[in-house]
Amino acid sequence: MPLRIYNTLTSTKEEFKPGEPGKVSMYVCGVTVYDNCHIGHARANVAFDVVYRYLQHAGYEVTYVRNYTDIDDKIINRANKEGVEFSVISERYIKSFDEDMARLNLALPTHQPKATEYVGEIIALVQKLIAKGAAYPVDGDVYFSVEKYEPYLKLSGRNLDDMQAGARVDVDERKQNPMDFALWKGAKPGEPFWESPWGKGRPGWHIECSAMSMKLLGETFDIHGGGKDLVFPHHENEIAQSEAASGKPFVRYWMHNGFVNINAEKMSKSLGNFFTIREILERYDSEVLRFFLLSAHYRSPIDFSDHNLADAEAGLERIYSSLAAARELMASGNAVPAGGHDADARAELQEKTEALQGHFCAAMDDDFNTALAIAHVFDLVRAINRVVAAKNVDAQVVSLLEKAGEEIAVIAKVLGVLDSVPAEFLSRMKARKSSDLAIDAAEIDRLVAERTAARKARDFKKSDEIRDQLHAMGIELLDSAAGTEWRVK
RNA sequence: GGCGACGUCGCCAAGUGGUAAGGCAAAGCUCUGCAAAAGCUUUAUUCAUCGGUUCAAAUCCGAUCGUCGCCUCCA
Repeated sequence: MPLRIYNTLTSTKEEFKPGEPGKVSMYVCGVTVYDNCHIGHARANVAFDVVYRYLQHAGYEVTYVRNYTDIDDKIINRANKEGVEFSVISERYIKSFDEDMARLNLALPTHQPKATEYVGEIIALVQKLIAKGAAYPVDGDVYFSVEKYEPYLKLSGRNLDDMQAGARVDVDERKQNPMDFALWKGAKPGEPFWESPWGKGRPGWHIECSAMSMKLLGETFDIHGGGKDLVFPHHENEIAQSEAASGKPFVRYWMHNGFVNINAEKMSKSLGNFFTIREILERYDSEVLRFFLLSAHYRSPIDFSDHNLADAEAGLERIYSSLAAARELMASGNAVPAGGHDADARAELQEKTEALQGHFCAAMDDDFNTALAIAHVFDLVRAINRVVAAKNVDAQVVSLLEKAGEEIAVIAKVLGVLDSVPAEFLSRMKARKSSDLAIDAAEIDRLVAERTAARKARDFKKSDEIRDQLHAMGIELLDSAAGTEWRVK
């Protein structure tokens, strides 16, 4: 089955055909580095990380470019507020972004260009647009003339007249059309600047992406991604600039991820209802966050809440518990003779294992349906659990469980979750949960030992009292043949 | 006002013409001194509402209600 991608340009799912067979060129709008990233940034970057990984998994040679916008009004404002150079701000938050992305297990893109490193290309592009009559300089600024690019607004499906009728922006009299946008901004006193044919200034917001993508990927490339909120004006303007300059189609497939919501409302800096990635990672494991983000389709809105994160955590634990139990059973050796009464479970496990990659690829081929892909993993988990529950170890069971584990590992590599050692993930969760307890581990161990002694003496009244006491503090006791373990509820 | 998206079990969430995936929660069972944990099993004749098209619709069309997004910086 061929890969199909939802293309914002046509509002339909289309079969994916790269410009050059076997190769994919892809550009994703990164962040403006003026503050720590929030969960919305995490979602966008995780979504396209999975696109990147899956394309590679599907056999493509992928060139993936993700930029840093490191010069911008917000960066300058913050620098002024702190009384430092703008580069101090941009470098600080580039580092912060890189750390966050690493914690979320993102693969490194092929190129991570910075706008400030492409000022030469940007100036050349602006000159080309002026030469073609698509742009005009005014008082040290340069504007793109939207009327000179006839298909303007083809991505967002609007028309210029309606836009202007509802425009909430102040009209700048120097613009030929109120919708014209800045390619180059003249520097005000005290602002950082680069020399240009129009005087001292800096790039406008949109032009950098055109300059960097065309330099690194060519004038036409395969995939351009970003959040839904970038459709207008950012991507619309990128198309206008790029196509007016090159005379060629800019991008084949436009992909846009949905928002992260808080109580059904968009999470954003301007609304102030956002959580940074760092804040969330203090409370949840990074793998849990990533798993949560992949549990919905990338174009759907996803509601961020403690409840939903806890659900995701429980789901991930279910998978890892199953994997850990399977490993434990395999490690226990072939001590238990085959009974044969679990033949159905074995057959099911074999069937699900063999079907997994096919199901996974079908889900991912359908516009990267990670939610469905994960559901298939859960299907296999149930089959594993059935076999493990039979506790009937022989060579066939070991081989089946090994194979199932290998198949999950292949998927884990694409999704960037489930690639921890099961026992390590589980103990990570335990450590995280026990870190904010009112009682320390040694004290718990002492009480557990006391209870074990009481149980041995068949003093169940006392042993139950200890259990209730620990329970009241949020500690759960797990009795088994091997002894008593505890964990945090 | 213009453009667009969405409304599927208590919660999360796939499914976009062929008769409702998966997870969480819940219930029953196994296990247990009893529990807990874990595992297994079960859980939507129905997809916001009302009409229409079709042999067949959650899926297509129309209307209504509700929620949200873009139109200003935003992933």
